[in-house]
Amino acid sequence: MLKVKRELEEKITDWAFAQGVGDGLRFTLERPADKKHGHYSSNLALVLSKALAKKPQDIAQDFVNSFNSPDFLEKIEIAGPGFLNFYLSRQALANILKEDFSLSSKFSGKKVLLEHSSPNLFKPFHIGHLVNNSYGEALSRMLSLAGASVKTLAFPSDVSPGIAKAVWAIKDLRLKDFSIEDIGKAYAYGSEKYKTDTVVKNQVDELNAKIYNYLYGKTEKDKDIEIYERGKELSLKFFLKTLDLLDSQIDDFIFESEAEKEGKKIVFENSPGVFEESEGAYIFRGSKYGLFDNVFVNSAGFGTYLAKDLGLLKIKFSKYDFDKSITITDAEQKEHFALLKKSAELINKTWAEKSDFLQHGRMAPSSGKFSSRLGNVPLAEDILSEAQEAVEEKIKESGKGDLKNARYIALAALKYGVLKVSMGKSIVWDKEKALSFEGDSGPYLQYSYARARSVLKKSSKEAELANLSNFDAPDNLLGSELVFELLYMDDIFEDAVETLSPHKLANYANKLASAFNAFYANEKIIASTDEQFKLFLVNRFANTMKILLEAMSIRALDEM
RNA sequence: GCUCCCGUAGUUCAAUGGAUAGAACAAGUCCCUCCUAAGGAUUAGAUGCAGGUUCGAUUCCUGCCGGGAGCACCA
Repeated sequence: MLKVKRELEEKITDWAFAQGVGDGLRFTLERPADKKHGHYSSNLALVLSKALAKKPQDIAQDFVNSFNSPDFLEKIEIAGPGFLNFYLSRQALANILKEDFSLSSKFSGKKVLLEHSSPNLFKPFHIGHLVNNSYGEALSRMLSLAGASVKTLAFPSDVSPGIAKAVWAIKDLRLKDFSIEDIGKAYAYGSEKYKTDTVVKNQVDELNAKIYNYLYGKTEKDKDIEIYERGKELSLKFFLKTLDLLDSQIDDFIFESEAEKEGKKIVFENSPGVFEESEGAYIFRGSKYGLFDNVFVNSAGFGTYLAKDLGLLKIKFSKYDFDKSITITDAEQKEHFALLKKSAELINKTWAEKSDFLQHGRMAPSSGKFSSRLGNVPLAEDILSEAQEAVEEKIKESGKGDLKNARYIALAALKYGVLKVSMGKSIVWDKEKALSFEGDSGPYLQYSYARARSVLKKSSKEAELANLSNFDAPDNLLGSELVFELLYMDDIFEDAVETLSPHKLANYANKLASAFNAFYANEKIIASTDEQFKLFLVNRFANTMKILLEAMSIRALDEM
């Protein structure tokens, strides 16, 4: 009911201006926590108290007396310290419930470039990537539903000392026809050797340089490069397979090796100036801006992560046309991107202005932390298959449900588990919780949706619902929790998209499902009094939930 | 050490400076001859500590305590 809200906001503002309140007017018009407080509630009178030098209660009374109340309002009440509670009329409620969703936001019609799920080739896709992908995919779908044109991008790391370690190890272990699993083991082995053996360290460093040179076309292909290329190809294939498994899609790739070239060029072009030479490396003095100094091009002449990201920024702006570029990464990289953005701003202001770097929390066990050094990082595919097995077991036990849905239910549990937490906060990985499918969970949403679909199917009146003309709703149903929740879809959606907060959708979806399930338990629907209106509500719920699930990249299942 | 982020029921999470701090899991008690019990109903349980700003603070400010991250050639 976004339209109603906008109109009401305008009218209230007009009223306030008529009282002689100037520009600094700031009041809220929001959904009250309790539906007893009306459909919208405003703190206008409390806010104006000082400026008008009157008691909030008196201002509220003035408001009620002189407000030019629009048709859609039934009444306005004054409550508590001076809140204005607005109640919509029956007709207005009916209209809102019948309207199509207006999933608009400030991103409607805008072009967005969304970077997420960037893999480190030669390294496994682990739990952290799962978090990144869940947020990234959800944001991509939310923005698309809100009418933005979204292009998703991943930035695979295809050149780094870490990769050289893996290639060195594959060679050292004489692994022929190696698999993706072999690469994972080789990387661990190479990393260990690199730390303890200086001969190995030198060999790996040389190999790293060789890979760079090869990518620049300065070196011919040899046995090492063949290993590198095969590993890169296997890693990429594995990544694509994983994306597919996660029901996620990336439209385009830009590789670090490409970005490194561009980045280095930018650094040299701006040295001295933005960058300066120090101890054989090219650095950015972030400390001048309250940040920290760090290396963009190292003394061996290779661009670091910072130069690579700077190069990526340039490539983005020359290759694509967009209004906003959004990059989603781990919270660990917060300072890195602050530094990057500052340096970018000094080179090209629009680069910084049009780019947002969002961080999500890290996934951590309930005590300690995940680290590849400790070897306790759960892999994405293991988590998924474990979750899937748990679902399959449940389906077999109950004897109900289709096994082919198991994967989607498992995914729903994992994705929702991530999405319900607001993005900045670190997330605790609790296997028990992640594999439980009750209560505030993804499968609970899917289940509620399936129930609604099932009722609609059995009623065999689905077709009539689209043109429900006789909107004869009894008061108890019109005032129900379910109706109350259904009204706010547009409001919540707009807020979630504009603040790039998938968790707001997740929380709303849970409240909505909970209201539906209570309704379902209390009301007989088919062959009951008010059957038509009840079916209408069930249908409205199903349509709303379907969009919410889609926005979170969770499959809406007709049966489960 | 410096900088930044976070501390809400036993646990995992909500709450643009607003009304009685909401859920879920775990614990207790009910509800399947009825549209899917992956459900519903119900009991008990929380803002780290100390100040400050405000008509009003979980939210903003200061200090302390506790946890995490970043801080020069990894990404």
